[in-house]
Amino acid sequence: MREQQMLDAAVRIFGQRGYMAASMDEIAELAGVSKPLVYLYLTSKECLFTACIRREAAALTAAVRAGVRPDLPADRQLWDGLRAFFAHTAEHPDGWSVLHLQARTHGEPFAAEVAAMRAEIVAFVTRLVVVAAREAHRDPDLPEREVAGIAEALVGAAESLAAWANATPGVTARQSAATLMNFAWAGLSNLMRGHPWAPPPADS
Amino acid sequence: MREQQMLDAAVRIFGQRGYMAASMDEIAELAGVSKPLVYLYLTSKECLFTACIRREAAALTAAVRAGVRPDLPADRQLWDGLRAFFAHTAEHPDGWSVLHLQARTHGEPFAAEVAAMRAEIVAFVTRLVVVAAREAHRDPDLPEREVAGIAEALVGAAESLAAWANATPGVTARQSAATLMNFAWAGLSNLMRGHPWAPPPADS
Amino acid sequence: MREQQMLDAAVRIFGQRGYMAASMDEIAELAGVSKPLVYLYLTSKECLFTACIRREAAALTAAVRAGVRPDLPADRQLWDGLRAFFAHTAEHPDGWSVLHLQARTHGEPFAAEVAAMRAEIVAFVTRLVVVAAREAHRDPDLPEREVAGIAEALVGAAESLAAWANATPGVTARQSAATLMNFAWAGLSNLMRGHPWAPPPADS
Amino acid sequence: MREQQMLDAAVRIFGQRGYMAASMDEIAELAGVSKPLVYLYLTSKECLFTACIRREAAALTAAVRAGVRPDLPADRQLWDGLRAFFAHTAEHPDGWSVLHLQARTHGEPFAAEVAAMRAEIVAFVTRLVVVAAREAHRDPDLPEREVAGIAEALVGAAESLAAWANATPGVTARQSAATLMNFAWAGLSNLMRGHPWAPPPADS
DNA sequence: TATGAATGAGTTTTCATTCAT
DNA sequence: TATGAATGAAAACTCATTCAT
Repeated sequence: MREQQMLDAAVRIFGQRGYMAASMDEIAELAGVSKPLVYLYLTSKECLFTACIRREAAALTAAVRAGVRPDLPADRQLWDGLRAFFAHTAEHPDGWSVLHLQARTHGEPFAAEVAAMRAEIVAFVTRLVVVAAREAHRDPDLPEREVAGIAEALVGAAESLAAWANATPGVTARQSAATLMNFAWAGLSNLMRGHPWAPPPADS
Repeated sequence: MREQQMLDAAVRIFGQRGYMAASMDEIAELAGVSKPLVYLYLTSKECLFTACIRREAAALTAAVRAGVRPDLPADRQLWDGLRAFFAHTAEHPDGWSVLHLQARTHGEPFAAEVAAMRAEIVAFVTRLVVVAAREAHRDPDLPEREVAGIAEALVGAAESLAAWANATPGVTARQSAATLMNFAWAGLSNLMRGHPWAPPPADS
Repeated sequence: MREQQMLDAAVRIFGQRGYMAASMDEIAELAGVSKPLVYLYLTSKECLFTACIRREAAALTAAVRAGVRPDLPADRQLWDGLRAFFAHTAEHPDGWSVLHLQARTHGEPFAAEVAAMRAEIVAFVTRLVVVAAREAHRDPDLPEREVAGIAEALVGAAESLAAWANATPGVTARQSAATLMNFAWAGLSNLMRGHPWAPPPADS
Repeated sequence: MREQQMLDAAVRIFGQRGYMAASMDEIAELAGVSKPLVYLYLTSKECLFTACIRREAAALTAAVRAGVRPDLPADRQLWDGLRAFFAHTAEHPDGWSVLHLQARTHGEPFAAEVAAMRAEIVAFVTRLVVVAAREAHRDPDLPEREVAGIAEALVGAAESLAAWANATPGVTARQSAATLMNFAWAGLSNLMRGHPWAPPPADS
């Protein structure tokens, strides 16, 4: 459809130039249509950007979802999800730039949009952590906020690794995923087993 | 000095509006001076932004450095550094926005500036990981890229947690640091002990 | 066409205010269009000015060329050319100001543009002088630089007379041309006949 | 005196950059004084420019006057005056640029200033033409406007030659003067002898 | 007398956005 | 449905000019 061409062009331009530096002229030209048509379909620059964010967010979550089989064990689900995530971000650098950099850098309306997607992923990871605890025959007596923080950290680590892998030639999605699993899962399982890291007394 | 007022205002505006959306008019007004004066002291919007990045980067690394005592064990150093990091970013949200979001989103000259600071921090963490391995009586037979990836992930996790903590009321720097230590350090020590997470065979 | 309106306005403003003192605002207003439209058609102030210079130079040379019949004797050609020149500059004082004053006063790119036109005219006059010498059965044993200097002086005299005539009410193109022919042609023919003015000895 | 330094600097900057492109900052810096001092002595940019014009005009007329001895024959006076004129303009290119280009390009107040000087020179030349006619035992039955036009043309030719000589390396003041004398004087004397160039009938 | 510090007003230029067709 | 033509509003930057000392 005509609209998809426009979104393709917009994601490319937004991802490369940034939201503000991107010009509607350039987007229309790259899409091969006239500017008024872009406005007819997508109303305004803000709407167009929002549409880009939504589409790319949907594509990313779909890719991750498609990579995961919910009947497998939690660590395997995490491993599969991470590989799907790293593979997708590597294949769609402009889309990833829109989600990870541009959307968060230009004010509430956009940041909220991407925060929704992020929340979904964090929730998925949180569920995995809880399931893992159950699989380890341990009730998650970790306070909810602690689990949330952990999931947040894990997702943040994944996002950083994605950016790093995109910028470092020769790093594959598989390697990124393995690094993160190594780093994170072992820590998590330690946690599950009741060996948390003990902070020194508060006064220091 | 007058220049500091201007930088204060600029960090605030850049941090909230973003680099491109920030107008020199607004910055000058917030600083309580006239626009030409801003140009007299700071030459151009680019220079002003670069000066902001440098000042905030220096402040952040100084804060972390001041929080760490190099004669203590590696885990204690990491704990102290993280607390200092989370405390500083919580106290200077605009500065953190400039460094973490704005500087990375607006082209090489700025990204390079912040990449230098980040590299310094990643190197610090990498050193801690290696020292930790030594303290655990284990030679770091982890390949160099693996260590780099881990440090990258850890720093990324910290950055994400900082943003999350800034946006989630009631999360203290201490809690963020504890979450991350729990999450990361245990995983690391597992790794040190030679119990990496084993990925499933490649075909799957 | 719309572009012509803009050039008309630009020539008028540039001619009266000067290149630097002319503001794009004023030009757009006089042209009855919005400023962005001027930029759409003519790209920048420099381009606009260059376009003015080219158009006026072309118009002037065309007017002179149209006034001259190459099959007539040299003096008649000069006479006709001068009349055409004075008539055109009198009818287009702003265009003449752009060519004679503004373009030469504002840096190489513009000066070069008008120098090309001037060179064409000087070449035309030079050719007439040589032809006149041949018609007078005299080989032009005048050194080349001498001829060039004479042509230069003649063109300069014409330019000055044009400005003077523009500023002195009641002086017609015909009168200006006659004055210059009287002044110049007689001197030239004297020269041809081998009666140059003899400078006093060098020491004085 | 301090004021002379400032005028020196101003003439240089105005001559090279042009009136509008010249900045008071640059002038003050080149003069080695502070900007407020320039304003103290010379009131405003316009006044400063006017002062430059006046000084350079006075210097040029003084140089020409000093080169001429009123007791010599008219052609000798013209010859001497021209040599002085070409020598002075060659030695003071910035001053000449101010008078010949800048002052005439930036509106009435300045153009009037230089027109006064020019009128003085034209009057001097006109007087020479009249004297020459008398010396040739011929009453100047040339109409006054004709004589004025001739003087105007002669001065214009001189100005053009000066610019040309300044831009053409290797042309000396003496050569320029000789070229112009050859070109003009012979024509003039022809005129005196009652052999004007006869224009073709008006209808053509 | 001399100046460091400061600014109001104006410049060119760009861009999201909309009619008229 | 599609667009060529047009613009209102704003941004970065500069400069002649003036206080306060």
